[in-house]
Amino acid sequence: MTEPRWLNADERRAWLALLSINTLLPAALDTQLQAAGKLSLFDYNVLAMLSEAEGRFLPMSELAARTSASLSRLSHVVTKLQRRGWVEREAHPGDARVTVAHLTEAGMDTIVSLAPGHVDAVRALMLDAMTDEDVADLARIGEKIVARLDDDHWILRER
Amino acid sequence: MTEPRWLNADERRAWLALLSINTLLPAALDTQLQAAGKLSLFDYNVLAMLSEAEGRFLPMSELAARTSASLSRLSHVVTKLQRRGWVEREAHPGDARVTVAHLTEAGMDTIVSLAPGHVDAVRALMLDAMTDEDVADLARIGEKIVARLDDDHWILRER
DNA sequence: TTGTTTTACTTGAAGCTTCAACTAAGACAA
DNA sequence: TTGTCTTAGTTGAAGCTTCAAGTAAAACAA
Repeated sequence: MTEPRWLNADERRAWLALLSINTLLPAALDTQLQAAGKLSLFDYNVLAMLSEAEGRFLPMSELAARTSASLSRLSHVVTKLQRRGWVEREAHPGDARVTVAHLTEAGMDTIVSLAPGHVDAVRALMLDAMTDEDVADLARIGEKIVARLDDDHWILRER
Repeated sequence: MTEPRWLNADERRAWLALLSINTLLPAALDTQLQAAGKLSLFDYNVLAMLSEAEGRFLPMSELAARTSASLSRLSHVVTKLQRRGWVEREAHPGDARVTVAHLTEAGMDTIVSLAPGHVDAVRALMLDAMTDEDVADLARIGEKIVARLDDDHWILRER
Protein backbone atom coordinates (compact mmCIF):
# COMPACT_ATOMS: atom_id res chain seq x y z
CA MET A 1 0.00 0.00 0.00
CA THR A 2 1.45 3.33 -1.09
CA GLU A 3 1.12 6.77 0.48
CA PRO A 4 -1.81 8.68 -0.97
CA ARG A 5 -0.97 11.90 -2.77
CA TRP A 6 -2.54 14.71 -0.78
CA LEU A 7 -4.02 17.71 -2.50
CA ASN A 8 -1.77 20.66 -3.37
CA ALA A 9 -2.90 24.25 -2.81
CA ASP A 10 -4.78 24.74 -6.09
CA GLU A 11 -6.31 21.28 -5.98
CA ARG A 12 -7.58 21.95 -2.50
CA ARG A 13 -8.95 25.36 -3.50
CA ALA A 14 -10.70 23.90 -6.54
CA TRP A 15 -12.15 21.02 -4.56
CA LEU A 16 -13.36 23.13 -1.63
CA ALA A 17 -14.88 25.73 -3.97
CA LEU A 18 -16.74 23.06 -5.91
CA LEU A 19 -17.96 21.48 -2.68
CA SER A 20 -19.23 24.82 -1.39
CA ILE A 21 -20.91 25.77 -4.66
CA ASN A 22 -22.48 22.41 -4.60
CA THR A 23 -24.25 23.10 -1.35
CA LEU A 24 -24.95 26.81 -1.68
CA LEU A 25 -26.06 27.16 -5.30
CA PRO A 26 -28.89 24.57 -5.31
CA ALA A 27 -30.03 25.86 -1.93
CA ALA A 28 -30.30 29.43 -3.24
CA LEU A 29 -32.10 28.33 -6.41
CA ASP A 30 -34.42 26.12 -4.38
CA THR A 31 -35.31 29.11 -2.24
CA GLN A 32 -36.16 31.22 -5.30
CA LEU A 33 -38.26 28.49 -6.91
CA GLN A 34 -39.94 27.59 -3.64
CA ALA A 35 -41.02 31.22 -3.25
CA ALA A 36 -42.07 31.60 -6.89
CA GLY A 37 -43.97 28.35 -7.34
CA LYS A 38 -43.50 25.94 -4.43
CA LEU A 39 -41.25 23.60 -6.34
CA SER A 40 -37.65 22.45 -6.02
CA LEU A 41 -34.79 22.92 -8.47
CA PHE A 42 -35.06 19.26 -9.34
CA ASP A 43 -38.82 19.58 -10.03
CA TYR A 44 -38.07 22.57 -12.21
CA ASN A 45 -35.46 20.68 -14.18
CA VAL A 46 -37.78 17.78 -14.82
CA LEU A 47 -40.35 20.18 -16.28
CA ALA A 48 -37.66 22.08 -18.21
CA MET A 49 -36.25 18.93 -19.81
CA LEU A 50 -39.72 17.83 -20.87
CA SER A 51 -40.55 21.29 -22.24
CA GLU A 52 -37.45 21.19 -24.45
CA ALA A 53 -38.06 17.66 -25.74
CA GLU A 54 -39.76 17.06 -29.09
CA GLY A 55 -43.44 16.54 -28.44
CA ARG A 56 -42.87 17.48 -24.77
CA PHE A 57 -42.52 13.86 -23.71
CA LEU A 58 -39.68 11.51 -22.85
CA PRO A 59 -39.32 7.93 -21.58
CA MET A 60 -38.59 7.82 -17.86
CA SER A 61 -35.07 6.49 -18.48
CA GLU A 62 -34.20 9.29 -20.84
CA LEU A 63 -35.67 11.88 -18.49
CA ALA A 64 -33.65 10.35 -15.65
CA ALA A 65 -30.49 10.65 -17.77
CA ARG A 66 -31.22 14.27 -18.62
CA THR A 67 -31.75 15.19 -14.97
CA SER A 68 -28.82 13.02 -13.75
CA ALA A 69 -31.23 11.26 -11.42
CA SER A 70 -31.94 7.68 -10.45
CA LEU A 71 -35.05 6.12 -11.91
CA SER A 72 -36.38 5.69 -8.40
CA ARG A 73 -36.02 9.33 -7.52
CA LEU A 74 -37.57 10.38 -10.82
CA SER A 75 -40.47 7.97 -10.40
CA HIS A 76 -41.36 9.45 -6.99
CA VAL A 77 -41.07 13.01 -8.31
CA VAL A 78 -43.15 12.32 -11.43
CA THR A 79 -45.86 10.91 -9.17
CA LYS A 80 -45.83 14.18 -7.27
CA LEU A 81 -45.84 16.33 -10.43
CA GLN A 82 -48.67 14.17 -11.76
CA ARG A 83 -50.74 14.94 -8.67
CA ARG A 84 -50.16 18.62 -9.34
CA GLY A 85 -51.41 18.20 -12.90
CA TRP A 86 -48.15 19.13 -14.59
CA VAL A 87 -47.12 15.74 -16.00
CA GLU A 88 -48.92 12.61 -17.22
CA ARG A 89 -47.69 9.06 -17.54
CA GLU A 90 -48.45 7.23 -20.79
CA ALA A 91 -47.71 3.79 -22.18
CA HIS A 92 -45.08 3.50 -24.90
CA PRO A 93 -46.66 2.09 -28.07
CA GLY A 94 -43.68 -0.02 -29.16
CA ASP A 95 -42.32 -1.30 -25.84
CA ALA A 96 -44.61 -2.12 -22.94
CA ARG A 97 -41.79 -1.80 -20.40
CA VAL A 98 -41.41 1.88 -21.12
CA THR A 99 -43.37 4.64 -19.38
CA VAL A 100 -43.49 7.97 -21.16
CA ALA A 101 -43.69 11.16 -19.09
CA HIS A 102 -45.64 13.88 -20.89
CA LEU A 103 -45.76 17.57 -19.95
CA THR A 104 -49.34 18.84 -19.75
CA GLU A 105 -50.53 22.29 -20.86
CA ALA A 106 -50.70 23.30 -17.21
CA GLY A 107 -47.13 22.07 -16.76
CA MET A 108 -46.01 24.08 -19.79
CA ASP A 109 -47.73 27.19 -18.45
CA THR A 110 -45.98 26.69 -15.13
CA ILE A 111 -42.49 26.47 -16.59
CA VAL A 112 -43.09 29.39 -18.96
CA SER A 113 -44.08 31.55 -16.03
CA LEU A 114 -41.19 30.41 -13.85
CA ALA A 115 -38.38 30.48 -16.41
CA PRO A 116 -37.58 34.23 -16.42
CA GLY A 117 -37.20 34.41 -12.66
CA HIS A 118 -35.14 31.24 -12.60
CA VAL A 119 -32.79 32.45 -15.36
CA ASP A 120 -32.38 35.75 -13.55
CA ALA A 121 -31.43 33.85 -10.40
CA VAL A 122 -28.87 31.72 -12.25
CA ARG A 123 -27.33 34.93 -13.61
CA ALA A 124 -27.37 36.73 -10.30
CA LEU A 125 -25.91 33.81 -8.34
CA MET A 126 -23.34 32.55 -10.76
CA LEU A 127 -22.91 33.98 -14.26
CA ASP A 128 -22.72 37.63 -13.22
CA ALA A 129 -19.70 36.78 -11.09
CA MET A 130 -17.73 35.71 -14.17
CA THR A 131 -16.19 37.24 -17.29
CA ASP A 132 -17.06 35.76 -20.69
CA GLU A 133 -13.71 34.02 -20.65
CA ASP A 134 -14.43 32.54 -17.23
CA VAL A 135 -17.74 31.20 -18.54
CA ALA A 136 -16.03 29.58 -21.53
CA ASP A 137 -13.35 28.09 -19.25
CA LEU A 138 -15.92 26.76 -16.81
CA ALA A 139 -17.90 25.21 -19.66
CA ARG A 140 -14.79 23.49 -21.00
CA ILE A 141 -13.50 22.29 -17.61
CA GLY A 142 -16.97 21.36 -16.38
CA GLU A 143 -17.57 19.16 -19.39
CA LYS A 144 -14.25 17.42 -18.80
CA ILE A 145 -15.36 16.55 -15.28
CA VAL A 146 -18.78 15.42 -16.46
CA ALA A 147 -17.08 13.18 -19.06
CA ARG A 148 -15.02 11.67 -16.26
CA LEU A 149 -18.09 11.03 -14.12
CA ASP A 150 -20.19 9.60 -16.96
CA ASP A 151 -18.54 9.33 -20.34
CA ASP A 152 -21.74 9.24 -22.33
CA HIS A 153 -23.64 11.85 -20.40
CA TRP A 154 -26.31 13.54 -22.54
CA ILE A 155 -24.81 17.04 -22.31
CA LEU A 156 -21.76 15.72 -24.18
CA ARG A 157 -23.78 14.28 -27.04
CA GLU A 158 -23.67 17.21 -29.45
CA ARG A 159 -19.91 17.62 -29.30
CA MET B 1 -41.24 44.26 -17.17
CA THR B 2 -38.36 43.57 -19.56
CA GLU B 3 -37.57 40.43 -21.54
CA PRO B 4 -35.23 38.16 -19.62
CA ARG B 5 -31.85 37.56 -21.20
CA TRP B 6 -31.69 33.88 -22.08
CA LEU B 7 -28.47 31.96 -21.76
CA ASN B 8 -26.01 31.97 -24.67
CA ALA B 9 -24.23 28.78 -25.76
CA ASP B 10 -21.30 28.97 -23.33
CA GLU B 11 -23.48 30.09 -20.46
CA ARG B 12 -25.80 27.19 -21.05
CA ARG B 13 -22.89 24.74 -21.29
CA ALA B 14 -21.34 26.07 -18.08
CA TRP B 15 -24.64 25.97 -16.23
CA LEU B 16 -25.64 22.48 -17.37
CA ALA B 17 -22.17 21.11 -16.62
CA LEU B 18 -22.24 22.56 -13.12
CA LEU B 19 -25.73 21.19 -12.54
CA SER B 20 -24.67 17.72 -13.67
CA ILE B 21 -21.46 17.73 -11.63
CA ASN B 22 -23.52 18.82 -8.74
CA THR B 23 -25.66 15.70 -8.86
CA LEU B 24 -23.11 13.14 -10.03
CA LEU B 25 -20.01 14.02 -8.00
CA PRO B 26 -21.53 13.89 -4.50
CA ALA B 27 -23.40 10.73 -5.46
CA ALA B 28 -20.19 9.02 -6.54
CA LEU B 29 -18.31 10.14 -3.42
CA ASP B 30 -21.21 9.08 -1.24
CA THR B 31 -21.07 5.63 -2.80
CA GLN B 32 -17.36 5.31 -2.07
CA LEU B 33 -17.70 6.50 1.54
CA GLN B 34 -20.81 4.42 2.14
CA ALA B 35 -18.88 1.32 1.03
CA ALA B 36 -15.75 2.23 2.99
CA GLY B 37 -17.35 3.28 6.25
CA LYS B 38 -21.12 3.62 6.03
CA LEU B 39 -21.10 7.39 6.11
CA SER B 40 -22.12 10.16 3.73
CA LEU B 41 -19.95 12.83 2.13
CA PHE B 42 -21.48 15.35 4.49
CA ASP B 43 -20.68 13.18 7.54
CA TYR B 44 -17.13 12.87 6.26
CA ASN B 45 -16.78 16.60 5.85
CA VAL B 46 -18.00 17.28 9.35
CA LEU B 47 -15.34 14.92 10.71
CA ALA B 48 -12.71 16.36 8.35
CA MET B 49 -13.38 19.96 9.39
CA LEU B 50 -13.14 19.01 13.06
CA SER B 51 -9.94 17.05 12.49
CA GLU B 52 -8.31 20.10 10.89
CA ALA B 53 -9.42 22.53 13.59
CA GLU B 54 -7.11 23.51 16.44
CA GLY B 55 -7.86 21.23 19.37
CA ARG B 56 -10.20 19.20 17.13
CA PHE B 57 -13.25 21.13 18.25
CA LEU B 58 -15.44 23.91 16.89
CA PRO B 59 -18.62 25.72 17.91
CA MET B 60 -21.66 24.41 16.05
CA SER B 61 -22.05 27.70 14.16
CA GLU B 62 -18.49 27.68 12.94
CA LEU B 63 -18.74 24.02 11.95
CA ALA B 64 -21.95 24.81 10.08
CA ALA B 65 -20.17 27.61 8.21
CA ARG B 66 -17.26 25.34 7.29
CA THR B 67 -19.58 22.66 5.93
CA SER B 68 -21.93 25.20 4.27
CA ALA B 69 -24.80 23.65 6.20
CA SER B 70 -27.74 24.96 8.19
CA LEU B 71 -27.48 24.72 11.94
CA SER B 72 -30.49 22.43 11.93
CA ARG B 73 -28.96 19.98 9.50
CA LEU B 74 -25.69 20.00 11.42
CA SER B 75 -27.45 19.49 14.73
CA HIS B 76 -29.21 16.36 13.47
CA VAL B 77 -26.00 14.99 11.94
CA VAL B 78 -23.92 15.68 15.07
CA THR B 79 -26.52 13.76 17.08
CA LYS B 80 -26.01 10.82 14.73
CA LEU B 81 -22.20 11.06 14.83
CA GLN B 82 -22.40 11.30 18.61
CA ARG B 83 -24.36 8.03 18.74
CA ARG B 84 -21.59 6.44 16.69
CA GLY B 85 -19.01 7.69 19.18
CA TRP B 86 -17.15 9.95 16.76
CA VAL B 87 -18.13 13.35 18.15
CA GLU B 88 -19.02 14.76 21.56
CA ARG B 89 -20.95 17.87 22.49
CA GLU B 90 -19.48 20.13 25.16
CA ALA B 91 -20.47 23.38 26.79
CA HIS B 92 -18.55 26.51 25.87
CA PRO B 93 -16.86 27.98 28.98
CA GLY B 94 -17.39 31.64 28.08
CA ASP B 95 -20.81 31.64 26.43
CA ALA B 96 -23.54 29.30 27.59
CA ARG B 97 -25.43 29.62 24.31
CA VAL B 98 -22.62 27.93 22.42
CA THR B 99 -22.27 24.18 21.96
CA VAL B 100 -18.84 22.92 21.03
CA ALA B 101 -18.53 19.81 18.85
CA HIS B 102 -15.42 17.82 19.69
CA LEU B 103 -13.91 15.01 17.59
CA THR B 104 -13.22 11.91 19.73
CA GLU B 105 -10.22 9.60 19.35
CA ALA B 106 -12.48 7.08 17.64
CA GLY B 107 -13.65 9.82 15.28
CA MET B 108 -10.06 10.76 14.50
CA ASP B 109 -9.19 7.12 13.82
CA THR B 110 -12.15 6.89 11.48
CA ILE B 111 -11.20 9.88 9.39
CA VAL B 112 -7.55 8.87 9.28
CA SER B 113 -8.51 5.49 7.93
CA LEU B 114 -11.00 6.90 5.40
CA ALA B 115 -8.98 9.86 4.09
CA PRO B 116 -6.70 8.04 1.63
CA GLY B 117 -9.58 6.32 -0.15
CA HIS B 118 -11.58 9.52 -0.22
CA VAL B 119 -8.71 11.57 -1.67
CA ASP B 120 -8.13 8.89 -4.28
CA ALA B 121 -11.80 9.11 -5.24
CA VAL B 122 -11.68 12.90 -5.52
CA ARG B 123 -8.69 12.54 -7.82
CA ALA B 124 -10.20 9.78 -9.90
CA LEU B 125 -13.57 11.50 -10.32
CA MET B 126 -12.46 15.06 -10.85
CA LEU B 127 -8.83 16.17 -10.61
CA ASP B 128 -7.40 13.52 -12.95
CA ALA B 129 -9.68 14.86 -15.69
CA MET B 130 -7.93 18.24 -15.58
CA THR B 131 -4.56 19.78 -16.43
CA ASP B 132 -2.75 21.85 -13.77
CA GLU B 133 -3.93 24.97 -15.56
CA ASP B 134 -7.53 23.75 -15.49
CA VAL B 135 -7.24 23.17 -11.76
CA ALA B 136 -5.92 26.70 -11.21
CA ASP B 137 -8.69 28.14 -13.41
CA LEU B 138 -11.37 26.17 -11.62
CA ALA B 139 -10.03 27.31 -8.24
CA ARG B 140 -10.11 30.96 -9.36
CA ILE B 141 -13.54 30.80 -11.02
CA GLY B 142 -15.02 28.64 -8.29
CA GLU B 143 -13.97 31.12 -5.63
CA LYS B 144 -15.59 33.94 -7.60
CA ILE B 145 -18.86 32.04 -7.58
CA VAL B 146 -18.54 31.23 -3.89
CA ALA B 147 -17.91 34.93 -3.19
CA ARG B 148 -21.09 35.75 -5.08
CA LEU B 149 -23.10 33.21 -3.11
CA ASP B 150 -21.68 34.19 0.28
CA ASP B 151 -19.22 37.05 0.35
CA ASP B 152 -17.64 36.12 3.63
CA HIS B 153 -17.51 32.38 3.15
CA TRP B 154 -14.75 30.78 5.20
CA ILE B 155 -12.81 29.43 2.19
CA LEU B 156 -12.20 33.03 1.12
CA ARG B 157 -10.79 34.07 4.47
CA GLU B 158 -7.09 33.55 3.79
CA ARG B 159 -7.09 35.54 0.56
C1' DT C 1 -40.32 -23.36 -27.56
C1' DT C 2 -38.83 -22.83 -23.05
C1' DG C 3 -35.92 -21.06 -19.71
C1' DT C 4 -32.68 -17.37 -18.44
C1' DT C 5 -31.05 -12.79 -18.39
C1' DT C 6 -31.59 -8.03 -19.02
C1' DT C 7 -34.12 -3.80 -19.20
C1' DA C 8 -37.54 -0.49 -17.48
C1' DC C 9 -39.87 0.90 -14.04
C1' DT C 10 -42.48 1.03 -9.36
C1' DT C 11 -42.98 0.64 -4.50
C1' DG C 12 -42.48 0.93 0.64
C1' DA C 13 -39.49 1.66 4.29
C1' DA C 14 -35.60 3.87 6.31
C1' DG C 15 -32.83 7.64 6.61
C1' DC C 16 -31.78 12.54 5.60
C1' DT C 17 -32.96 17.55 5.08
C1' DT C 18 -35.80 21.38 5.65
C1' DC C 19 -39.02 24.13 7.92
C1' DA C 20 -41.29 26.30 11.65
C1' DA C 21 -41.54 26.63 16.33
C1' DC C 22 -39.28 26.76 20.46
C1' DT C 23 -35.77 27.46 24.48
C1' DA C 24 -32.30 29.87 26.65
C1' DA C 25 -28.60 33.09 27.18
C1' DG C 26 -26.05 37.32 25.93
C1' DA C 27 -26.26 42.21 24.29
C1' DC C 28 -28.25 46.50 24.33
C1' DA C 29 -31.12 50.47 25.73
C1' DA C 30 -33.41 53.51 28.98
C1' DT D 1 -32.69 46.88 36.65
C1' DT D 2 -36.01 45.71 33.48
C1' DG D 3 -37.55 44.90 29.07
C1' DT D 4 -36.43 44.03 24.27
C1' DC D 5 -33.71 42.25 20.61
C1' DT D 6 -30.35 39.17 18.83
C1' DT D 7 -27.66 35.05 18.75
C1' DA D 8 -27.00 29.96 19.25
C1' DG D 9 -28.81 25.90 19.11
C1' DT D 10 -32.45 22.03 19.42
C1' DT D 11 -36.54 19.59 18.18
C1' DG D 12 -40.46 17.18 15.76
C1' DA D 13 -42.93 16.79 11.70
C1' DA D 14 -43.26 16.83 6.81
C1' DG D 15 -41.26 16.06 2.67
C1' DC D 16 -37.47 14.18 -0.20
C1' DT D 17 -33.96 10.63 -1.52
C1' DT D 18 -32.01 6.24 -1.36
C1' DC D 19 -32.06 1.46 -0.96
C1' DA D 20 -33.65 -3.12 -1.53
C1' DA D 21 -37.06 -5.79 -3.31
C1' DG D 22 -40.39 -6.62 -6.57
C1' DT D 23 -43.12 -6.80 -11.25
C1' DA D 24 -43.44 -7.38 -15.94
C1' DA D 25 -41.97 -7.34 -20.59
C1' DA D 26 -38.25 -7.82 -24.07
C1' DA D 27 -34.08 -10.05 -25.62
C1' DC D 28 -31.32 -13.86 -25.86
C1' DA D 29 -29.86 -18.80 -25.76
C1' DA D 30 -30.32 -23.72 -26.41
